[in-house]
Amino acid sequence: MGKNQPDLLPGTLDMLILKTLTRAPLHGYGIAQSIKRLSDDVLTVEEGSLYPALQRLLLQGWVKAEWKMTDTRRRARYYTLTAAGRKQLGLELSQFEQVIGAIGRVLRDAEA
Amino acid sequence: MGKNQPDLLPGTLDMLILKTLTRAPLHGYGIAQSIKRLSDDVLTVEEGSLYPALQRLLLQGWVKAEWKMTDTRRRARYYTLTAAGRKQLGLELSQFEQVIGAIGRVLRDAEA
DNA sequence: GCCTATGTATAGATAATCTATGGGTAGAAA
DNA sequence: TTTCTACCCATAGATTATCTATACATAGGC
Repeated sequence: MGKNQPDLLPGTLDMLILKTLTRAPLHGYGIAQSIKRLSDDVLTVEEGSLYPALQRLLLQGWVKAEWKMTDTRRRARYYTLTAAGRKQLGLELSQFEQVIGAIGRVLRDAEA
Repeated sequence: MGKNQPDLLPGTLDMLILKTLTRAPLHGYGIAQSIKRLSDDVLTVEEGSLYPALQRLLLQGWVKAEWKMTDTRRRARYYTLTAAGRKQLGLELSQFEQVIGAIGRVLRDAEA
């Protein structure tokens, strides 16, 4: 069978993760749950997308990680947004809005 | 140097092409120009993205192609939207809006 | 003891895009 | 008549980002 529909829009995952971390530090699983819940189950972040993305963000210095215990008494890696990450988020947000606006103009057939 | 910024949002190209063809049949070059102009130069469709995309659309039966002469007296391949293509466009539009809405909710941090 | 939810992580496949390149014509300018 | 620019099509290969599938591990409820 297969779903034949992507779980999210390619190119938006890093932005979504960074945004999610502006509220509070979260572990990977929590980030995925948060995005899923806030999007009313429209966006699903698979593990195979999430953890590589978090590695990318760590490497870029946009988040930092720390092992802690969850309130359910399990080891988990908590990610925190860095200053550079906050700046990057701002950049990605403005680029995203610009592109979405441009797509909207094409879809609405705005004539010069 | 290099630009370090994508020319468009991955996953949206087919939709943009189909939408562009709802106005009138166009050749590849014309499609690219149209998208560029309507988006105020924000979206740029490279040939290496455009022609493979048109091949995909042909294979799916969403467009059909015909060689004609342009008003500048050159051979060009004109693409026309098929009924199936129109249906597909509707599908992609609604999915796109759903995903964009979901992303918007996450970015605005809508709490349940 | 088993099941479910919680948690991290990687390997490999897949898909879509970009870069780079090749070919070719019309018309204007030099 | 050569050269330049705009017009036109197309593909190979690299790159990037995502998904699928898998592996491992623990807490708590049944």
